[in-house]
Amino acid sequence: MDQPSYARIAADLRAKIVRGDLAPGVRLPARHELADEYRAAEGVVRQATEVLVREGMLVSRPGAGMFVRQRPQRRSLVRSWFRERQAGSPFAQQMEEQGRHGTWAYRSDTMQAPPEVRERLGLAVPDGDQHDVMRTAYVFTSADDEQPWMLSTSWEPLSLTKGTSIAFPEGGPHAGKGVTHRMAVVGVDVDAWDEEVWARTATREEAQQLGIGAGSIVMVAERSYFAGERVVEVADIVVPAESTKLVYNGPVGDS
Amino acid sequence: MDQPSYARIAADLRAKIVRGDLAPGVRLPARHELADEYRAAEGVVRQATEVLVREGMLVSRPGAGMFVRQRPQRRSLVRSWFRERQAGSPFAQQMEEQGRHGTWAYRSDTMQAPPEVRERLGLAVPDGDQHDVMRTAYVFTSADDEQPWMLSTSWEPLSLTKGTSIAFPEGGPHAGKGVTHRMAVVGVDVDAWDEEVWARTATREEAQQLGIGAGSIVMVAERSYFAGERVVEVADIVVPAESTKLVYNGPVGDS
DNA sequence: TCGAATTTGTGCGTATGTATC
DNA sequence: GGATACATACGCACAAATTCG
Repeated sequence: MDQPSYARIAADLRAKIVRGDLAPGVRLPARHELADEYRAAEGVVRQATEVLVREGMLVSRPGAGMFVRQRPQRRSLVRSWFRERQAGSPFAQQMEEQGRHGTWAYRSDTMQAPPEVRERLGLAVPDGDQHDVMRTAYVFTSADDEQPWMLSTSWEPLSLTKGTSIAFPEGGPHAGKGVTHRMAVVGVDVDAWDEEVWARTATREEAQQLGIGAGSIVMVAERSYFAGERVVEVADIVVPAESTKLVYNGPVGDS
Repeated sequence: MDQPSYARIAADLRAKIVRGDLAPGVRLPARHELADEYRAAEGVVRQATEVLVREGMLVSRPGAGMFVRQRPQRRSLVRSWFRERQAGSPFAQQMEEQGRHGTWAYRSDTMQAPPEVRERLGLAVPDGDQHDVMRTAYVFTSADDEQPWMLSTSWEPLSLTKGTSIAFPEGGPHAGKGVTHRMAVVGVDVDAWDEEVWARTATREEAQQLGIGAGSIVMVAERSYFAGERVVEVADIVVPAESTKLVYNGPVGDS
C-alpha cells in the first residue's frame, strides 16, 4: 500500500489505455462495476477516473459513460522558424504553410490598457479614463472539426497607430498583413520578438470558448514585438495543452 | 444554484485571495470550520480547496493546514536568445547570466532507447537488447531555496560518442561544456535546434522530485539538436508551470 | 521527550439531481 | 417514460503528519 488505492486504480487503467488494452473510443465499465472489479468503494473509483479525466486520458459524458479519449494528434503551432521563413507573417499564411485551414473571428476596440498590458508596452499612466490602446481579440476555428482551438488578444498603443491606415489591424488597406508589414507603414521597424510561455488551468470562459473541460490545462504565450528597445505590440495566445504543442527553433552559432 | 456549491465556495475563496483579504502565507480555517461557515458538508469544502490547490492558489500541508500560496515570482528559463549570446552554452553559464545559482545532480547510463526516443533520434531498430544511447538524467536545484525546480533528461546516440572522450556528458575533459562544443570534438557540427513545448499534469514521481502537489501542472520542452538533417541529441525538460516561464526570442527579418 | 489535540488525506456508504440512451 | 450513468452532496471513520503544551 505504498500509494493510495485510487492512485493504484488510476495507474492500472492508465496502463491498460497506453497498452491499447482499452482502445480509444471504448466505453469503460460503469463506476459500480469498476468498484466491484477493483474491490473498492465507488467513491474511490471516482477519484481514480477524475485523475484520468484531468490527464486527458478519459472523457466523461454524464448519463452515457466514461470513454477512452480519441487522441487527436497534437497540433503543432510553430512560433518561430529561422530556416523556412521569417517570423511575423500573418496567421492565415502560417496556417497554410502547415497545411491547415481555418477561419477566425475578431473584434477590435479602443480601450484603456489594463495595468499589466500598460507595463508590458511601457505606456505612461493615462489621464483619467482616456483610451490608449487598440485591443483586438481573435477566436481561431479549425476547418477540420469546426472547433475553436486558439484564443488570441493583441494590444497596440494608439500613440503609434491612431489616425493612420493601420489603426484597425483587421481593417483598411493593410488588413491581415502581419505586425511587421503594418508597422512599417507608419515607419516603425519591428526587428525582434520575445515570447514567454507558461501554463495554467483554463478560466471558465476560456474552457467554454475552447470546448474543453473546466479546469483543463491551457498554455499561454505572451509575445512582445520590439522596434529597437521599444515594445510596439503585445499579443497573448491561449491554447489547450491537451491538443497543442508550441514549436520553436533556431540556429546554433559559435561565432 | 447555477454553479455547483463547491465551485461557488472555490470562487469565494479565490476572490478573497486575489483581493488580498486572505494574505499570502495565511492559514485557512480548517475544513470543518469552513464547512460550518459556508453551511456545506466537509466533503464539499474539500472539493473546493482541491480546485484551488490545483490552481496553485493554495498549498496544503497534511497535519498543518491549508495556506495561501506565497507567489514566488516566476523563474524565467531562457531557451533561446539571439541577441545576448549564442545558444548551446551549458546550464551553469545560463543560470549565472540570469543571476542565479544552483547545483545539479546527474546520472549517466547506457541503455536501449525507448521507442519515442529512438524515433526522435532516427535510430535503427536495435538488435536484441543492445544498448544504443547514453541517457543522462539531471535534477537541478536552486541555491536560493534548495528546492529542485527542473528535471532534464538527455539522450545521445552511442553510435556518435561510444569510445570517445565525450561519451559521458558530465565526465572527461569536455565535461559540462554543452552539446555544441562536445559534439565538435567528434567532428559533428551542431547547427540548429528545435523545441516542442506542451503542458500536462505531473507524474507522481515528478511531483515528488519537484516538491509540488500531485497533479500539479508541469511544462515539458522537448529539444532536438541537429547537425544538418541529423538529430544528434534530444533533451527533455520538465519544470513546474506554477513557478517557471519559458522564454524564447528571435529576430524579425523581412528580406 | 512524549503525548494529546488538530488537520489533512483517504476510504466507505448513501442519497439525490440530471443527462443520456 | 424508464433505465442507466455520471455529478454532486452529505456524513462518518481512520491513518498519518504536524503542532504544541
